[in-house]
Amino acid sequence: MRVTLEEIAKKAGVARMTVSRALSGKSYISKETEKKIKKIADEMGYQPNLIARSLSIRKSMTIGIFMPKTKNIFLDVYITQILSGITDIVQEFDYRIMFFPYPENGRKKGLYTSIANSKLIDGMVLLKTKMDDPDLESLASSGFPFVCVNYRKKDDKYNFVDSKNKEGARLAVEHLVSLGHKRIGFVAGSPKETNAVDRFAGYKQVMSKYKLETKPEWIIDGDFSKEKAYENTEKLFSGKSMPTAIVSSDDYMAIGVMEKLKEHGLSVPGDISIVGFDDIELASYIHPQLTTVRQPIYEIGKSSAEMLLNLINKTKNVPHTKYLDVELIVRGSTSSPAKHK
Amino acid sequence: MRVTLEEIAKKAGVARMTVSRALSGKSYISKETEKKIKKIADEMGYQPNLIARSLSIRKSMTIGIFMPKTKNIFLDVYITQILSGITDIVQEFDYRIMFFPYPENGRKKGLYTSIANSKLIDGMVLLKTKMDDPDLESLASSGFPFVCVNYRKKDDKYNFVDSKNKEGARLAVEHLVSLGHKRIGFVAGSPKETNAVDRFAGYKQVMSKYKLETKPEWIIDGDFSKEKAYENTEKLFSGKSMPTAIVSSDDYMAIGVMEKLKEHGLSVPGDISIVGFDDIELASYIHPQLTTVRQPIYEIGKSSAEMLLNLINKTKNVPHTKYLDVELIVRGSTSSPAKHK
DNA sequence: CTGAAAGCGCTAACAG
DNA sequence: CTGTTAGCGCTTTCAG
Repeated sequence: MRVTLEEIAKKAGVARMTVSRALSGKSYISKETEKKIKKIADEMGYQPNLIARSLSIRKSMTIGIFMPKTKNIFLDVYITQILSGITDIVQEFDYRIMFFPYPENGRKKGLYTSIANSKLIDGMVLLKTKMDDPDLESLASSGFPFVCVNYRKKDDKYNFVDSKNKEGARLAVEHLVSLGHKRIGFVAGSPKETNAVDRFAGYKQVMSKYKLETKPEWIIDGDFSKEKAYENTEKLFSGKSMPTAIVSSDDYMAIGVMEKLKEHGLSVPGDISIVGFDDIELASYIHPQLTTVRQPIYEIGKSSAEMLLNLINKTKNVPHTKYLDVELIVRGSTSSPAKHK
Repeated sequence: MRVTLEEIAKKAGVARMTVSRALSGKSYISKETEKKIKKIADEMGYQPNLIARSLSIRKSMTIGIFMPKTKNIFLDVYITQILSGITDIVQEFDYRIMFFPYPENGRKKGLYTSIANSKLIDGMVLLKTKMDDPDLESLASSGFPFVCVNYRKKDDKYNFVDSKNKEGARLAVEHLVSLGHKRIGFVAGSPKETNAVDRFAGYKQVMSKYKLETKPEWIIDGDFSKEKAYENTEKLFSGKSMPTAIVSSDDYMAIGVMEKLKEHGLSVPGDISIVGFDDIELASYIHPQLTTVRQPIYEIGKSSAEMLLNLINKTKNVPHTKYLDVELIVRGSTSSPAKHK
C-alpha cells in the first residue's frame, strides 16, 4: 500500500495535520518535529497524493491546451513551437500541462466549460480558435481563466496574444512593391481565423494605398493547408492575367503554391515572386529559400502562458491583450519582376 | 457555486448515490427516476468533478508522457509525430494526456516513481530514454504501467515499442554497397540510446559482411544533433582518406553533414552519397532529396499507446515488446561513387 | 506550536 | 431498485 500522511503520523507519534504542516513548510512548526517528520517521510518514500490535494485545495495546478485535431495536429510546426513556449513558462511555476485535442468538426458541445467545470485544470490556452467557435462566448462569460493564441477580439472578457498580422502583411506587400511589382496576388488562410483575416486586410490596405488592382482571380483560397493552396493555385492558369508576385498567409501554403508553379514550368522568383508568413524551419531549406514574415511563435507561446498564469493567480491587473512584433526576412524567393512581362 | 451531486439529489428528492447511478448508467435504476434525474442534471448544467471522481475510484484516466526537454523539444519532428500517434489512440479510450518534459541534465531524482505515486496518471510513455537512465530500473520494478518508445531491453519488466533499427541500418549500407561504394562512413546518434547503438551495429555488421574497412576517422559523432553532426563532419577533412558515402543515424544529422560538405565544395551525391534515417518531412524538401530509412514514427506512437492502455487495464497477457518495420526510401542523395576517385 | 473535526465531491459496499 | 455509511488522502478551520 502507498504511504499516506496518516502512516507517517502514526510512526512519528503526531497528528496527520502536523505531518502535513511539516512537509508543506507553510506553517509554524518546531524545527525539531519538522526534522523528525521529514526524516520519516523520506525513509518511507512519501509522495503526496496530488489528486487528493487538488480536491482539497480546489486547484489542479494544471493548465489545459486546446487545439483542433487536424490530420497533422502536432506535425504542424506552428503549433509545436507554441507548445514549446507554453511549456517553458508553465513549468517554471510548477504547473502541469494537459492536452485537449478536439475533432475539427463535430466537437462535443460546450467542451470548454465542461472541462473547466470538471476541475481538471485551472485555466486554458486556446490554439487556432475560429471566429465562429460556438463555445467561446460562454467560456468568456464564465470568468474561467483562458487565453486565445493568435486571435483577436475587442472585448474585455477576452484575453489573447497575437502578432501584428496586419503589419506583417503590409511589410510583405511593401517589399514586393518596392521591387517593382504591381500585379500581386494573395493566398488566404482560413476566413474563420482572425489572423488570416488581418493578413488579408493588410494586403488590401497596401494594394489600395498604391492604387494597385486586387483581381479576384489572383486571390487563392488556401485555408492554411498546403494541399489546398497547391490545388487552388491551378486557377491562376485559367485566368486572363497572371500576377508577378504572391503573398501567402503562411509558409506551408507558399510551398504548396511554389510546387504548383514549378509543375507548370514557372520559376520562382524568375516568373513569380513569393512571400510567406511565419518563417518555419522549412522556409530556409526549400529552393529557392523563402522570403517570409517572421512571427515570434515561440514567444507567443511564452506570452500566452504568462498571461494565463497571471489570470489564474490574479496577481494584479493583468493586461489581457498583447501584440508581438513581426519581421520581414528577405531570402531568395523574391526579386524584381521579369522584364519581358 | 458549482452544482454537485448533492444539489441534484435534493432537487430530485433522492439520495446522492441515486443520482450518481443515474448519471453513470452503470447500475440498475428505474427508467423513470433515471430520466427525471438526467433532466434535472441537464437543466442545472451538471459536470462531474473529475478530480473527486479520480480520488474515489483511484484512477486518473490520464497517461503521462515523459521526454527530455532539449532546446528543441517539440520542434523535433520525431517527437511530435509520436505524440500524434499516442493522442489518437488514447483519446479513443477517453484517457487524457499530461506532459512531463524534464531537463536533460539534472532531472529530479526519482521523477518517474514520484509522479507514479502522485496518482496523477495511470501509466506513462517514456520518450528518448537513455540506457543509463538512473530511475528506469526502479520504475520497472515498481510494477507501474509504462512503455518505452524506441528503446529496447531484454527484460520482462520492461515494455517497449521499437523499430527494426539494425535492419534499417543494414538496408542503408546494403544499398550503398550495391551502388558500388566501399568506403562508407557513419554518423552515430547518442551512444546512450539503444536505437542509436542498434543502427551502429547494423552498419558494422554489413561492413564486415563485405569485408569493408570501418576506419575510425570515418565515424562521426553526432549525438542526434544536427549542429554536432555539422561540426564534427569537419574531421573528415583532416583525415588521410575520405569516404565515398555516409550513413547517418537520423535525417537531421544527415542534413548537418550535407551542409558541411557543401561548405567544403563537395557535392552530394557527386562526391559523397548520403543516407539518412527517419524520413522526416524535411528529407524530401532539401536538395538533393534525401535517401533515407523510413521509420513508421506515427505508428510507433500508436502502438506504444495501445500497449500502455492494455498494461493499465490488464485486459489479457499483453505482449510487452513490439518491433515495427522500416523501409528504405531511395531519393537523390545517393548514387554510384564518382569514377575519378 | 499542535491537535481534532470537518469537508472537498465522488463512488464502493452493504443493507433494505 | 434505492438509501446509508464510510472513505479516497489531503487541507482548512478552529481550539487549545
